[in-house]
Amino acid sequence: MVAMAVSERVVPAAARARTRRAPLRIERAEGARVELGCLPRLLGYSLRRAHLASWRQYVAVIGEQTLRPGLFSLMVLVGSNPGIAQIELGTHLGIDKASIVALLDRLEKAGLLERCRSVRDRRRQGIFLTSKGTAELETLIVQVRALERQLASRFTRPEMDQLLGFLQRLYA
Amino acid sequence: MVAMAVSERVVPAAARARTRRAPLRIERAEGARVELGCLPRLLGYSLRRAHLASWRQYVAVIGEQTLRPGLFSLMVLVGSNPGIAQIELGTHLGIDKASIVALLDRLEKAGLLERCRSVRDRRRQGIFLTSKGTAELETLIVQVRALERQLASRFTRPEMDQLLGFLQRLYA
DNA sequence: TGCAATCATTTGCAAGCTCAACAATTACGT
DNA sequence: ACGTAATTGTTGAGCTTGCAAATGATTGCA
Repeated sequence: MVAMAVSERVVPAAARARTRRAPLRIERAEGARVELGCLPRLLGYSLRRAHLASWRQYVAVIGEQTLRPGLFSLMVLVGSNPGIAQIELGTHLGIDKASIVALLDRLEKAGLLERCRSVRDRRRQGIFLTSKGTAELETLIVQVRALERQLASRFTRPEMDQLLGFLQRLYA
Repeated sequence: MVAMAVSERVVPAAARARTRRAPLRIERAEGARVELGCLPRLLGYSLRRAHLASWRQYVAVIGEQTLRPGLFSLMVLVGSNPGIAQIELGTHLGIDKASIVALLDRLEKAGLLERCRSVRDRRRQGIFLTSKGTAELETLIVQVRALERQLASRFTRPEMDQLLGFLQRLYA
């Protein structure tokens, strides 16, 4: 293999300086096909890429300045559970309570929701959508549904159900 | 529904101040079950949570100070394609070329790989693993395989293949 | 030769996430 | 009832990952 390599050998300065020989560097062919190795069979890799793809499609379709995916799911959760505690949001979104604080700050500053100190347990703060938040969420849900239909178009209905079930097995 | 609400009503100061009535705030029951709404049927939400779960398991098992998932897949790609160009890395990892630069800087500083200016096209820099990088990658691959077996244990073999195929449809 | 495209880099920025420390409040064991 | 532990929310520092725009060097092409 080494003998067959007619390409130029490119040895970096650092390697030349060292006494022990460095691995041989043989220049890659111009249009050589990229070998993915074990990557496609790694769940982590596929999950990462699929997640990134759906994230980017969301940003491309829904827009830059509106609510990002994370904020959107938070709003949905608050909408379905008025008065929910911040810690519950954290557990069901799978993120730390410290992260929740920053997200809520932004949404509250935008006038989309409000925090109300609980009377029964004064540590708690229930989260409620404002009327503005409710309206915004409704229009957003319409857009997201359209986006989801677009993603779902690559699957039959039973395939989609199966995929969602598989993913749920991973995070539940 | 409003009439039935015997719980304390908690109205924030901001809402009281305004003339037009704000949405009624009724305190949530203590141990009320959280309603996920449409979230579990949203691919974006499930992908995000599954990805996060696999990420955290990686960090928990493989460790904090070794290569993160992103750097790992980059190393695999370099290992399978010695001399690969940075832009090829970007396209096959699904990230920007500007991000690649920073990742490579860290790996090069750690002595795991090297950049070699191409002779044929002096714009290009081929990426090669060092011997240290090759060794590190090999031990890492063993760990990752064990981790993947752990994740895969929740699926039958055909299910796993199906899941990987579904994900590929999303990002390919 | 001159102009456009490509590859790598730099800089600046923002989103998310984590961790550790902290205050206020509540729960619990004895 | 009292003291200790646990819970809820907050703050701040820090890290990783990602993008966009501008730049320089090089190559390809007309």
